[in-house]
Amino acid sequence: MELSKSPKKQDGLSSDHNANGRSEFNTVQSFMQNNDHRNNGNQYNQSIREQKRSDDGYNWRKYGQKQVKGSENPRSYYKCTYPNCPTKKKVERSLDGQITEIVYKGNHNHPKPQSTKSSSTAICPLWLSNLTIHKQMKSQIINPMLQMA
DNA sequence: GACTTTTGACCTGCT
DNA sequence: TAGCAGGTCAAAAGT
Ligand SMILES: [Zn+2]
Repeated sequence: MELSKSPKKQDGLSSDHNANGRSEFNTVQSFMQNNDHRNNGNQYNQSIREQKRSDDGYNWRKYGQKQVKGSENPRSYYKCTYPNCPTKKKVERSLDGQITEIVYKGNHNHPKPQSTKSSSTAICPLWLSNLTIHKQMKSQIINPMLQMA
């Protein structure tokens, strides 16, 4: 696809822009930072063990990374490795490795892989995307936002 | 050897 | 219109 490289390079920065008008992504803005992993070892203990790969148990493949203007941290683009899953997600991490922003797009059409541990929380019906933890964020961020709108 | 990550280039939408 | 910024692709490198 890439033949003669034209003088088209423009991957820098110029003015600050707020490109948030489109994209049907579900914004999950830094809700983990507030709770952090060192909360107190509540329910995170078990979750951390599975976070070795990605975050929520699904398999993601990174297909891009960009430095957005509004943020200082680079934004990574992931896509679900499942054959038919159109789910994508954008992850913005700080230098500390902390997620400053997670944005999901689409829904999974398959159960979580790696069911070596019996059943656990196999959200079969409806595939709440990854609303497992987002539920908290939803009531804390989305809800107030909806009310404001 | 297969799969994932990295990274530069390209495409598209918006102002 | 052109330029900018976000999003995606694909080849190469790494695990
Ligand atoms: Zn999926």
